[in-house]
Amino acid sequence: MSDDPAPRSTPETLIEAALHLFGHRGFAPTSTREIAARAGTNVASIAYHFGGKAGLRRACAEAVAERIGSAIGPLDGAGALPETPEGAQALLDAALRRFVRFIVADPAAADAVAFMLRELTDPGEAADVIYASVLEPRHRALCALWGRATGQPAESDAVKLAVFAAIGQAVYFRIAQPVIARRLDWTAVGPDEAEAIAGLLAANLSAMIESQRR
Amino acid sequence: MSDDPAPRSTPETLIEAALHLFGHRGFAPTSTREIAARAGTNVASIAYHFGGKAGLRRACAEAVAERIGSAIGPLDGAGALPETPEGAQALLDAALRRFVRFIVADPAAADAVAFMLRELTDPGEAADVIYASVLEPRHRALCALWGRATGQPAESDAVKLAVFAAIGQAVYFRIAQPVIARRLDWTAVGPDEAEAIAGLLAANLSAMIESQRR
DNA sequence: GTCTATAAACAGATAGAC
DNA sequence: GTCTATCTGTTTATAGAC
Repeated sequence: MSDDPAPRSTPETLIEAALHLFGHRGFAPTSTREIAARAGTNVASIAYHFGGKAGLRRACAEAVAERIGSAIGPLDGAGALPETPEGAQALLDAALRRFVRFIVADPAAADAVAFMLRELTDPGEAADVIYASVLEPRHRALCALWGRATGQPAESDAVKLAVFAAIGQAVYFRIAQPVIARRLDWTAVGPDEAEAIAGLLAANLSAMIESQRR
Repeated sequence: MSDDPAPRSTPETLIEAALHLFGHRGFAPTSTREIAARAGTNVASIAYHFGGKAGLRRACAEAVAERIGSAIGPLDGAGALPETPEGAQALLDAALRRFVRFIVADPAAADAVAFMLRELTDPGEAADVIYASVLEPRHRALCALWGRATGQPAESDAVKLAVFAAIGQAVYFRIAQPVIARRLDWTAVGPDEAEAIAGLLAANLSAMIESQRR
């Protein structure tokens, strides 16, 4: 039963190593030799399993899409939209808090988050995969909740932008983490710091929703 | 009088070209040959004027710090802090609207903004220059205004985070512009779109401030 | 100061043994 | 499926003519 603690296959190990290096340093400046070394294998295995460096990037994007999707949780209110504005607002609040904890401080997801943000910055094939399979459906679900919470049409530009603004706050705390930590004299961003951020953004969320209810 | 429309020096032309390419594609994947070609000069001039590719990056960071600083405008309320919360809030509102227009749609500043955001993502020497000379002083001034507007201590963690959250919304609309444009069916983000974003973020700002006034 | 030509190191991809 | 050794192209930096 306790046979294999971590006997992962070479492709999996390569994706893990590439995710870390691509996310941490970027795609172009990371060499296939570094990736192979980190994965404990040889350079040629990249071409063998993924067809080349670009193929490995694609595989990383797919792995990230899957991982992020399951980490954020199922699509909120996809099936059953709450009937009351208060119910919708409560779901939005929970989703935001979960998202903040995940994106700013989850160590297990750090590599995946870094990779995703880097890919979304300069759009390419990998960004398309992540957008279509994760971002777009989640954003649509959040718009439905937001529309219900504020009484606006779910697919209006105003609602779409408002949801992006709410998400953007959280994403920014990840992207600008070095700057923010420096300004706040934080040595690291752990659970306590994540909770402070989540509390603030949740308060902002309810303030934004309430101001749009008139 | 109308002697020289644009007879800029070779170093200036090189910085201009590098700013565009570094900002648009990133530092590592941009070759010195591309930069020289875009600047209409030769590869060796980069080593001659800046000591190498890394030196050119430093020079870009300094140029960006100067440009962004003057584009955002003078430090708001650095000298005279408004006496009333309403006065401080009005200054914050104006600063945010100016910042949004600048960061999401100003074509003249597009290269500088792209370069800055890219450098801030992975902190290095260039990021330090930009942080110390532009970001930190502006953020401090905004915290003073925020503290006055909400009645909280200006240098408290809560105020610092709140200001970052407000800025973060705007920055996100720039970083995630491809994603957002795709979701909203925008072909480009021009003045009209910038105004829609600025209006939303300004509304969010006042909602956030008011919710913190209790 | 500006250029061409070249050097030295590096990249990704591949051939072929095992 | 995994490895070493090598091929081919490209990178930055530099030497030296003008």
